[in-house]
Amino acid sequence: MPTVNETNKPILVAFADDHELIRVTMIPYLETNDEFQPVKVILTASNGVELISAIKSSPQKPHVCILDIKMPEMDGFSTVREIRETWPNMKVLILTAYSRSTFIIRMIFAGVHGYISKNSHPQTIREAVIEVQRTGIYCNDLISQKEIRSLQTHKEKEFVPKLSEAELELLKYCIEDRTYKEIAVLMKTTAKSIEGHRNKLFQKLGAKSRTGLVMYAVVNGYVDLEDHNYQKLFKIQ
Amino acid sequence: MPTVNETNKPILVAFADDHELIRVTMIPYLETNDEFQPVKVILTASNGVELISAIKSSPQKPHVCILDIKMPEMDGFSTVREIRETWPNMKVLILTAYSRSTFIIRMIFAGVHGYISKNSHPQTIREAVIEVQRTGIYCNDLISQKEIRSLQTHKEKEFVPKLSEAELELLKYCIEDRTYKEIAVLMKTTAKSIEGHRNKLFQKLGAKSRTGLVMYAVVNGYVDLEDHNYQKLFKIQ
DNA sequence: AAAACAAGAGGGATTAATCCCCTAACAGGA
DNA sequence: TCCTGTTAGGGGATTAATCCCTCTTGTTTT
Repeated sequence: MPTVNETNKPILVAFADDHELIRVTMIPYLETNDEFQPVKVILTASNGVELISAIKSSPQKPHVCILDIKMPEMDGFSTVREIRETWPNMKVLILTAYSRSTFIIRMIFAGVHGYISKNSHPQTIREAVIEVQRTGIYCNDLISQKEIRSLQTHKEKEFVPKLSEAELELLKYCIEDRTYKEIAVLMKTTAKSIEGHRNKLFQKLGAKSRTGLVMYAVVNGYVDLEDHNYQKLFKIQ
Repeated sequence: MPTVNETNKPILVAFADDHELIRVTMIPYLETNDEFQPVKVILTASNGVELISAIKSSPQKPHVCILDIKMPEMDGFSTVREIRETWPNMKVLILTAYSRSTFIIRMIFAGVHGYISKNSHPQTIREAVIEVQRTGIYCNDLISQKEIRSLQTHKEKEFVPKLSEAELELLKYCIEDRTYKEIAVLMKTTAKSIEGHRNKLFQKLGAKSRTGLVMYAVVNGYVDLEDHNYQKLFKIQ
């Protein structure tokens, strides 16, 4: 299955991360030549959408993509899916600060070949690139083969509830300091319908109260804590 | 006021970040010798507590400390305060992925000399080190001199509400999917007292409902989204 | 075509959350 | 000492949140 590279031909890497600091400083470590297997970074991008269009317009296709999970557009998940569908032989490595099991599981279902923490030595990432290109998978303490096998016998929706459009919209409104009556107006519907969707969310997400919904939304990346207007809670300026 | 280093004597830097990737890859960029002013990283640590004990046991003291904001113990804030009190001439630069104004403001009040986003080029951080050692302050789009001056005419508590022990404890329980009655049992008090503290929190934080309290706790780093047991919301395993 | 299912909405009941007013204890300042 | 403020509570009222049951109207399954 995996496209094995001939030794001494470089593994071509594409690298997406929203922090320029990481993008720039990582390259020399990935391209270190202390082994017989060279690695070359042929393109970088600051998010998944950029990465995909860069790959599309590049005559040279990368063998391995390294990407971060950028919140909250879930770029990571949809980017992985798109890469796996468009270029089935391309390998995908996730390099991120998030170690939440929910993200790891969703990434496995999206089809990644490895998941690495930013709390690793840069050399480890280089090794992961080589390993994933050689064997088609990179395992570590975050993703072990056992876990992957146990996940493959299940369906994604057992782990990752599929939310309807209305449920998703309500979930996003739930984090705002408003009553359901107010949210109903914003969603152009009645408080009773909101109740229905909320009950469905309770059931699907295993929450008992609105607090549970809010924390679900936050923990699973439906909220961008960096640019959300919750900063208005401070009366700055 | 600032201790100016003689040219060609290296600026000594201590560097704390919870990701090994950043620690390792940054060093060569900080130590680049493309200018007349050399910079030398004399110690690194993975969090603020480690950093301070490393400085204490080091015969050579750094001129500049670079640190991340590690959540949720607020290490960043207390680390900065401790450094500023123990070594008043030492400069402190924050290097972080968080650009929330609440964090920036709290860091200014804690006494930092500069605040840099991880979405900067590594060369910028080297420049910031040199600038902060030369002038005592590093300004950019996140911290401008105008903002600092406007902040200096105010008191911290106008921006950053001071919470009592009970209020802080309640705030942390608020993010859990429990009723106030249950929280009262956990806090070994009555539901009526909880009500009192909650009302005080509403007033201090400008929230209208528990949802507002939950979001305040999340946005301001009272919750560690990485290791909190809110992952139990998934029925994994 | 019948059955099962999902989304949207209402009625009515119960519990939790929020609000307002009030007291006692206690600490710190003028 | 008196005043003031804070903390921890209680009583009782109101509104919001949650629950349970029903009833459409489509859609999907069988």
